[in-house]
Amino acid sequence: MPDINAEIAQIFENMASLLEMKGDSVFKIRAYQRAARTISGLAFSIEEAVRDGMDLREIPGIGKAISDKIHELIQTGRVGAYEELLAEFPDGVLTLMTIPGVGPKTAMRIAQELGVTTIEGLEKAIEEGRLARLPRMGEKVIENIHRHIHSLRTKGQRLPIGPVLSLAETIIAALREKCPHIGELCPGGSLRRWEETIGDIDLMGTSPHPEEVTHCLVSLPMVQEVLGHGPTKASVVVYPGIQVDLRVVDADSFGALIAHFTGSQQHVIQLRDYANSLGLSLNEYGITNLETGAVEKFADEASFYSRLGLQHIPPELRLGTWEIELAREGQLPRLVEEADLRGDLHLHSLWSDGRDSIETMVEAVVARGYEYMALTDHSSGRGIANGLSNERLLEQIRLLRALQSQYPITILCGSEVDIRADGTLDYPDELLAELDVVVASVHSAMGQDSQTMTERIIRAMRHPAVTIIGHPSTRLLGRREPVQFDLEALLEAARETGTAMEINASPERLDLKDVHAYRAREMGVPLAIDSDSHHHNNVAQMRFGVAVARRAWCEAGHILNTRSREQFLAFIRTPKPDRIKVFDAQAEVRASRRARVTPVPGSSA
DNA sequence: GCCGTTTTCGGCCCGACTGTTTTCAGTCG
Repeated sequence: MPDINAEIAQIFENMASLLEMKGDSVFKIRAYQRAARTISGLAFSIEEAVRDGMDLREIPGIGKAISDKIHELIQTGRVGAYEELLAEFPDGVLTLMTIPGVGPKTAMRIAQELGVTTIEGLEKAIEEGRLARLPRMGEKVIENIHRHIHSLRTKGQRLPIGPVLSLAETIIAALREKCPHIGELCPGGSLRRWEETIGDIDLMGTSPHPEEVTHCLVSLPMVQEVLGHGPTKASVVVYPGIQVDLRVVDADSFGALIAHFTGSQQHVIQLRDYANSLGLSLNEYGITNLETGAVEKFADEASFYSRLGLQHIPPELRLGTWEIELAREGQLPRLVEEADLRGDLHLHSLWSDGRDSIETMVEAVVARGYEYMALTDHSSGRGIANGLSNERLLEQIRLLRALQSQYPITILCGSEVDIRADGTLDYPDELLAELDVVVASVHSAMGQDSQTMTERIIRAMRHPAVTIIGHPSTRLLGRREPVQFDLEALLEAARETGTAMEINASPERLDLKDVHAYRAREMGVPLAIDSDSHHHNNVAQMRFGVAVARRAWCEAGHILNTRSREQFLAFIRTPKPDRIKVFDAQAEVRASRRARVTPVPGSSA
């Protein structure tokens, strides 16, 4: 989610909380919450959309009043109505609500009746016994609040998807081993939507003996704490402090269950609104006919959506924006899939900082069924990564040309070349001209200001040898912040020079990230999904990169390495300014802005 | 505050769980 969207969403979420404290209309409160959550799910920057002249009322849940407030925020940096509302309450009352289990009502009572508006103050009030004097504040409630204050301090934030997915897969394997009766068992929630960070693991399963499965979960050795344990549902905390929620139903309800627990809250609410308009009511067990009371069950998700007259909506798109509208019209894009990829353009070997020989890496790529690959060891400037000197690069090129005859795949000579601080490249031009594929990446001087960094990367794009900009933001999820740059300027330059932008599939990077890739797609910039493998096992990382592209509403046509070998060779053999024409001509799907501007029926386009 | 293939007024998603209650409010997803 773009930062400005997060800011806007937070303001509306806060307004909803404050209105709830005031006892305002629940429907007004819901409207603000709905707007906040829809904005959180948008893949594009609201600020940019406003600059482009978009009418925000095209966004479901945003009408005149909320649209006006967004314009006010963008123009003045403030929202008057929010500030007036804030002024009616003690400072800091909203911070109490960051404690799980403390909602608007509780926060208000604590602030009003105890004069406490900080978490530290609340902790003190608990220890001094003042909280216990409030009505409906029993021992258990207070104990819960106290525990959650403690866990706020010790528990981590959301974790990057890579390790969480591995953990989920480990848990699934362990459950399957212990419980032979399990039928379906898979992740739901943000994990199934491939969000880049995950708050907790939702698992959905089927079994003729559900209680057996929930029992297996709570008795796994990795479980640190059991939060709840019933016959069809269990919640536990596993190492390293991540919550796992498991729901198990009969096989014939699985479609409704997984549909219910995959979409964002906003998606699910919209789905139910829509179902109501058809005279139907949805829950996690099936679809109820409101007139007759008859319940239909669905063993799989496709038949569930189909019963509602909808295309099957890919999990990555279930964020409550336009996906239901488009599914109704049969207009959902056919998102890129792993099977569409024909090549991997960013791989390392033992020659630089990879862990496997060139042969092992080639074989791993061959096993993926690809038609071409580029070996891209580091350039000389990466001393720490054992970067290749000019001589070693020439030697590697000779070796690769010789190896070619032994493999059924086109092996392209490449390099991941450092973009130096001034935007020049790390090899002389005549050496770069020998290469088929150049991935140019920033690995140093990451603290440059936005203008310097933007000019630096654009200078690299203007080099005739540069094919792809590697991991453009250089971020490491949860460990290193992205560099500063002007995304619009970079994407314009990429389009103008015919340079591809990488979606680096390493789960540590996911770079470009989804919203940046979304904008790149809109602007017609070629995107390359690369594994950036340093080990033969890493070639399987592609699934993370494909997920980023899917979250960016990309179809195969938007992705450079879905091109056939012949098409890709035609692309790289065309001199750069004209490459973009080749890319466009090869695209089965022209870059479109449909995902953003598709109007709801009846409104003007 | 938003919204409309009955509607510009009169509706507005659904269920589980918890703890504190003698019938339900608050919170969560």
